[in-house]
Amino acid sequence: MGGPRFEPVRAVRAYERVVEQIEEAVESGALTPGERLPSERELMVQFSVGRSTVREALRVLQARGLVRSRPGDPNGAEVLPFSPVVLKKSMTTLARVSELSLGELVQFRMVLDAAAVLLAARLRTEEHLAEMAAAVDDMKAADAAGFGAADAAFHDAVARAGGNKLIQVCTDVVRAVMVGLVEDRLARAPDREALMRRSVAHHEDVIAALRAGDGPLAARLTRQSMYDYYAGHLPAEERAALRALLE
Amino acid sequence: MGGPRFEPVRAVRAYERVVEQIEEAVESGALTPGERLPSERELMVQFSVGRSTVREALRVLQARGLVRSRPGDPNGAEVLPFSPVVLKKSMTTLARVSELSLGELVQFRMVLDAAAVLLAARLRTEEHLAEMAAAVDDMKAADAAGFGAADAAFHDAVARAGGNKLIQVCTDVVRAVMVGLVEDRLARAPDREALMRRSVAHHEDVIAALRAGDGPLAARLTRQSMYDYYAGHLPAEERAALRALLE
DNA sequence: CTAGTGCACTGGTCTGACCAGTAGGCTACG
DNA sequence: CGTAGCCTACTGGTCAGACCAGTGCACTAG
Repeated sequence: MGGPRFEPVRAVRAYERVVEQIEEAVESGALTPGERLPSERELMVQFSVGRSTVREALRVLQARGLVRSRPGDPNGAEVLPFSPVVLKKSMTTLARVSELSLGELVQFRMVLDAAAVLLAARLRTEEHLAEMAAAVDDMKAADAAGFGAADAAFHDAVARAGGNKLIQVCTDVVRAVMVGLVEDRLARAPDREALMRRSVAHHEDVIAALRAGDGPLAARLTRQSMYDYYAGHLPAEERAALRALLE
Repeated sequence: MGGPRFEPVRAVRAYERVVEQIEEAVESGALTPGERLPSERELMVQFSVGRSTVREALRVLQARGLVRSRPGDPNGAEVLPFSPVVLKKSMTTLARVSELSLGELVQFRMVLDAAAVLLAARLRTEEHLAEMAAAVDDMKAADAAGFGAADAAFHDAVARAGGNKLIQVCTDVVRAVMVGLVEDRLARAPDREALMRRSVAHHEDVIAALRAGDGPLAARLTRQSMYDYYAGHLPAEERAALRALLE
């Protein structure tokens, strides 16, 4: 128990070494989005590995959203800018295998969107407010399909105004997951028209509160709006859990 | 604009078809964690593809955290239970390439942990409270290394008590990312001892509030505790953004 | 009955080959 | 001289076959 503490050596596979090096280059900024990797045949020379190893490494990098390759492209794989699709993917998986309930998702957004709006009350600019107003106008004019997109634009503007990129990405991801889970149910809701009108009114109230700089009010409105919109699709006990957030 | 809207056909590669089928089997529950996939040579027969195609598909599934394969294992790849490592990975990438500041991460946790504690005030059981108390005891007794682990255990107990798995996972992930970013800086902090003692005291206050069922108080304490612990490592303007959450 | 050995299989890697597709230069035609 | 079309030299996607080191299990020798 006193000797040197040897760490268990895990067999590190060749393709992992390749992944590490390229990943490091991308995340450190040595490779910027839009740049191209060398071709697979060139990479196998540089790394001194077989092409299958290079290809498996590229598959992993592609699965992580760092790189994209296109057949026939005379340049190599393209370095991508960060996009939350991988986050969305893994969160969708979480939702499916961990059986996340719709209630948990709504609860999560009630928390995060309220926080975003609270921060936005301090940091919002006129441009942000204009974006939100434009999104609400779109919501009024839109059909059922466009409504969700306009709503997403509104909340994205709020999140950007709040200034926290992590909150912005997370709310966006969770909204996408929710849409994937319940869009059909929402579309068939008998009171959909009324819900949409009510939602629009709530959003306008939020804008007014933001303009007035009243963060707590805007946060309350946001939570209430979210609750009203989804409560009808939730079992009673989940509704109760959500009401815990409504003060 | 009136004709049939043809969708652009994306060339779907063979390995993607393999990924889809296996992924569907896992997420639908047809394959449960612990079960084994057939061997690669068996899969290439079942899917009528070459082994490299099978292997690339497995690499993708492995990158998504759904399976794991071990050399020499007479059984095939193992189906894994969901774990947030993939979420952690992509969020770490987000932090690096999007240059998430420490302040944004702290802010995020202030929001989510406060929400968790608010929910926990309603749903906590005696077992949960006992776990939290045990974690705080560990924090008192622990050295610098163990402190973080005990703190994590405390917050995990709170998050579980809150009953929202998504909040639980996200706080856990963000904490891990933060640790990766600032653990060295925290370890070298001159007032580390004092911070730790203060943190312990705050945690005990949170437990008391939870026992009393006072959610709003517990939430305030949580936000304050988080702020006090990290504020010293933040530039002034980020500190100001955090104070916006302290009422 | 146990300790030890071997075998049959696994995943990891490499080589070499072929295909379909792309981009860009080249050619031939207008 | 300009341009339309072809040609070639690449690309990534896929397959086949081979070898290696490692594993688990059945079998065997003690």
